[in-house]
Amino acid sequence: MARPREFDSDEAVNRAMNVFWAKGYSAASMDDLASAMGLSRSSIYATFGSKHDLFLSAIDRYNGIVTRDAVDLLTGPTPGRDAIRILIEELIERLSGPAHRRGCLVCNSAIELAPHDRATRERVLRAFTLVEDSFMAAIERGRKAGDITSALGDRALARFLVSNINGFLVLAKAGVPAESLHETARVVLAAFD
Amino acid sequence: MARPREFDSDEAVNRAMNVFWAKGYSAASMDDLASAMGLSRSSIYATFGSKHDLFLSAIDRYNGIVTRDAVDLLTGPTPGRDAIRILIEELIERLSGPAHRRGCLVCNSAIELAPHDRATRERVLRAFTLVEDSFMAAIERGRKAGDITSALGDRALARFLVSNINGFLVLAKAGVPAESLHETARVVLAAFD
DNA sequence: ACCGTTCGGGAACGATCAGTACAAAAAAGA
DNA sequence: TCTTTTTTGTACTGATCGTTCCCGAACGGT
Repeated sequence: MARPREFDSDEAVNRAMNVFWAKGYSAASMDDLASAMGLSRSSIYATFGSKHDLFLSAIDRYNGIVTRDAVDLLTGPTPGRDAIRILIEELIERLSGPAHRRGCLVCNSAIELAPHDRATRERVLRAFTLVEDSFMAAIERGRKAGDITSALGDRALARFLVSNINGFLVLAKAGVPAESLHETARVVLAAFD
Repeated sequence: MARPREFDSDEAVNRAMNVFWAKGYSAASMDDLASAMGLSRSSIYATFGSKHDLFLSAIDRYNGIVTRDAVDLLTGPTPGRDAIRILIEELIERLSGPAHRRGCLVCNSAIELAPHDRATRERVLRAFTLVEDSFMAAIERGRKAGDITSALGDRALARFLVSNINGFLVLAKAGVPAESLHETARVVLAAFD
């Protein structure tokens, strides 16, 4: 055997993920990525393949961390309706926080790449479906506990929530203030009465 | 006097608008724009300034044509609730049509440019506000006619609709089928009962 | 200590980017 | 027809893009 790798591959993907998240795919140059990852170009290409491959790894990582957090909350022990409300409110707060204007890597990629890039589109759709199913789980929990009484179907409500979350992400990126989004969130939650 | 311009400036902006709409700002090269507009680079720069200036002209044109269509429907004679329903359903159909996957230039720009480009952000916010106000007009018409009875505030409902439209645009770009969006639209419209 | 192998930094690749300089071409007024 | 003014196409600029190559450095096994 020979010289072992000097850097942590997982940590490198995390850093690449943050660059793509903040700048988008096209606007993130290999220079940006290399300096953020603390690696030279050759190490990146040897380890991850191409820029596009690295991007796909970054999306997978995002789904494993950020999307996963949402799934955990929605499928966890928190009462269904509370879980949905907390998720939305924390999302809005995060969008107004210090790392604001990054939005969501999945949503950003849906707009920038999904129409022209199949691999990205599949990952985006998978993330949407995963979140939709998690909303379903929370809604069903809420039904059983009696705090969700809407006459609308569970699947329709879950898809409705996914749509609204993406709406929030777009509006926040354009600079719509958090209070306005919270006001909209109240309308969204009213659909569950 | 001297040699007159050989091309129609308005038509040239329309063509540039379609390029930016389909490909986004970064991915649209001056070569793409020049060939779509049927002009040489020098004519473009002499007439419109820079690529960025041309993009702003394209957004303004978009707001004058596409956004304007929505505003006209919402503020016109069509009963309030019908206008809202028709707008959403036609949007979904258009997103599934032949020029699908382009989405909406304003929404696309909100994601790609708004966070880093003030001039774009202002135009995006202006468009959102304009549509929001048009929804307000339609909601008030619906209130008077009695076909909108929701206990929620008019402003909140209008913002809720803007959010959902953007959600639809993101989902459609990712390839979510029209039937799924129609199902979600029914949930959205249920908020007005 | 030496060999075999892998890694990593930097220089360089060709291609493409937005933008510009310039001169030929064309039209309006004389 | 000649002058003047503007347009337009082409060639070019320097910079930056993603990617590759190469070589010295670093390490594991013997």
